[in-house]
Amino acid sequence: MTTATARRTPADKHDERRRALADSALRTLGELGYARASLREIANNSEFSHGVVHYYFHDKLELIVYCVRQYKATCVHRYDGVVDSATTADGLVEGFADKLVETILDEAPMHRLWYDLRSQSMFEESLREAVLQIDKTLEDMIWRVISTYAELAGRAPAMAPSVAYGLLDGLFQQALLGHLCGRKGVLDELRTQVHELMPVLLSPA
Amino acid sequence: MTTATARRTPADKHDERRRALADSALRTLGELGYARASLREIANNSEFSHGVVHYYFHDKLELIVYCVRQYKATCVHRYDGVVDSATTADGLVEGFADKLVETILDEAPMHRLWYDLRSQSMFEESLREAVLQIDKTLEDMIWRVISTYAELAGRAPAMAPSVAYGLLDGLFQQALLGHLCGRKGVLDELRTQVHELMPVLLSPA
DNA sequence: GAAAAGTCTTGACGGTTGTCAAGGAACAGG
DNA sequence: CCTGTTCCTTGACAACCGTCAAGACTTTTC
Repeated sequence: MTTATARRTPADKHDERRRALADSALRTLGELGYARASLREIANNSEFSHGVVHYYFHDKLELIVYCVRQYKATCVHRYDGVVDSATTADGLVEGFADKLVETILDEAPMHRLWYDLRSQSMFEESLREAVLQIDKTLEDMIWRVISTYAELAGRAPAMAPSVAYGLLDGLFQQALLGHLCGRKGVLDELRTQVHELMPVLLSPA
Repeated sequence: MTTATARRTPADKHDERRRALADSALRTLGELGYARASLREIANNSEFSHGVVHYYFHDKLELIVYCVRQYKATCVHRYDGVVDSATTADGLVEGFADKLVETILDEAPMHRLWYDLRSQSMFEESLREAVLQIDKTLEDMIWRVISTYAELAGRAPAMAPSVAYGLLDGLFQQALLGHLCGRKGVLDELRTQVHELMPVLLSPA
């Protein structure tokens, strides 16, 4: 009773609840951003009351970091399907670009939350460890695309993983902001930009 | 007396005071970020009291936007000297990369404030107009570098201004975050990254 | 079915925030 | 010197914040 030996609900329920709470929190965090999303507002948009947060999380910051970690864990394999099913270099670029556009359309609030948090980590040191860690997994995700793209094209990548990630992230961020500002055609632009950029990331050989 | 006809202090003093207040505000904004910089804290780190803000600015938001606009106005010509004095393509790249590194070293707080504000504009619609406008001037600034670089190299730019800006901004942001996290060598990496990237921005001709 | 453990709600606390009104200080013109 | 204008400080306001303790409700255990 004190420890855990039951079927599957000794402390798993605890984790399950944390996940559910984090899922609710992610919705309002994506809507309001890190600074303006209060624990009360987060709780209001969920099935819980505002006090329950401190039962499952020690801190507001622990909740936030848990939330973003959880989101990143689900989205870090977004392009795996594209990578695995691609048979030609051009086909991979096509699928990759389409997926980039699709995720801006479908999950813009989550992406702006990520950029919000990363910016905030430039001020708040306690966020940096989680941010750097997540950034690394995103870089790896991108590199999986780039390296198999290079393989399919029979060429070698011309840049380090972090550089490739930095370049694509810049374009992605620009497109996200444009999309949120209601600029028409910004997603199509992103698509063509990616098509132009990808060949440049490989050695000319 | 009602209108302005005196030497230079009818309403100029007003603007002068606004500028001074904004300068003070920029310091604490760069230190704490948009969300955590309260008007009281801003006033504490200045020669004024906290109530004076509403004498010169209608809103906290008006102050912030005024501040960032003022900063952007001074820094948008950062690379003009490099551009004007460059005689070779390689020399221009050298000076440009050095200047990028230098500004991260010297003005990291201002840069993170800018990225903070741009992220915030993804949530707060009232910030978007100013952010998009500043973004455009930065794009123009970068394009002045790229186009004279292309001229000196006797080649044509291979990408639209917004794309070139997006790519470089991605690298810059990455380097800024790394620098703030205390990562050694991240600025040297940025320098070499820029040296690698610049030729790619031009058509192979 | 009683007791114990776990789960969640409610309400309150100290503190901070943006905003603004009231009034003093500095300065102008007469 | 008086008076009106401009400039700035002080203090207060209502609202909101994160946090936590007290207790009610639910579930599990014996």
